[in-house]
Amino acid sequence: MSRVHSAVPLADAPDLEAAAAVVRSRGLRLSTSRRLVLEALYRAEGPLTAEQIAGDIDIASVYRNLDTLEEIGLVRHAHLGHGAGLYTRASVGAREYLLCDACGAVLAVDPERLDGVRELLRAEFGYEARFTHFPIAGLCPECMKDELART
Amino acid sequence: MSRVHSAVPLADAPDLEAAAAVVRSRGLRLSTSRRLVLEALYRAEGPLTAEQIAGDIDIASVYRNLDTLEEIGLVRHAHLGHGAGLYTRASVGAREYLLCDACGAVLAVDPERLDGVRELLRAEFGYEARFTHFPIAGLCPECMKDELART
DNA sequence: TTTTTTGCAAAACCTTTGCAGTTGG
DNA sequence: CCAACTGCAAAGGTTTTGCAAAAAA
Repeated sequence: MSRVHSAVPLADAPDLEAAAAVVRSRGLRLSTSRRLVLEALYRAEGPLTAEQIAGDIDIASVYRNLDTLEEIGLVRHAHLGHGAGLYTRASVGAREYLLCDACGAVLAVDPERLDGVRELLRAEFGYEARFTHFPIAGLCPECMKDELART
Repeated sequence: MSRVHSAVPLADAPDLEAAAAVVRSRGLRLSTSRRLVLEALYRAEGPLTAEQIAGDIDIASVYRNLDTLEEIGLVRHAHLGHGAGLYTRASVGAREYLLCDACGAVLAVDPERLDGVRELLRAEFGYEARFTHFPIAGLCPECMKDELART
């Protein structure tokens, strides 16, 4: 079981080639399935589940590869809601998430926009909050309205 | 699958008797296992997993009872970290949680102490944040220090 | 060749569900 | 009596693990 926090320095790999180079520079092999996992992540618009990444590759290999790739700073993952984890290439840049408990909508935001919140939490509790792995949960504006209307 | 948010009004049941009364007032039966689940929750210092509550009762009945009891406002649950859900009697009052991703420590705080954070999030995103069900994730002060020391 | 990585199968883990039988009111 | 509730057993969904075979370097 890997640590939740990426104390892992982000590997700078803007494209597939660069990612492949990082893999090899770590003494790891660029196996077929490793390459396919990377290809899926670099092709994707948004975050993917292990299952979506899998294709013909065995799901166990996918998980093992995602773990490895996360350890070397090429991949990140988040848990939004109750379902499967979601994976992205690290080079898209960090995002933090707000999840609506009622409708499931996910808002991905630039970490800067949560610096105020982070500062408040640091001052009050000494905690350094990160919403990259687990989201901020709550009600989105629409569901908030519905909630109020139902009263 | 129940909604994540307790739109459920809290039943005021400071002790077991009161809880039993609430159960009956809803036309539900106070079966042996229902009573044992309530006893476990009213005896407990902190939150419990379904397994901890179970004892001799079948785990399926425990989950079914926890669901029912949550629906009538006697129970709450939260998901802290990756493991099993944690259940408490609702009458202990709402708590919000901060979880340390590194050491797993959980800080349970009075909701008031997060009102500033909530306000900021409401202003910036229109989200009404609640950390009762899913915690604020991050690094606790100690692990933050360790993190910095390792550099 | 040697070490890493794979596929397969199985298991772990948490939770839910179907069903026939029991029990509370 | 009869609806509510139970235990049991099985399954669901996600992730991990053991192991012998395959493949990368």
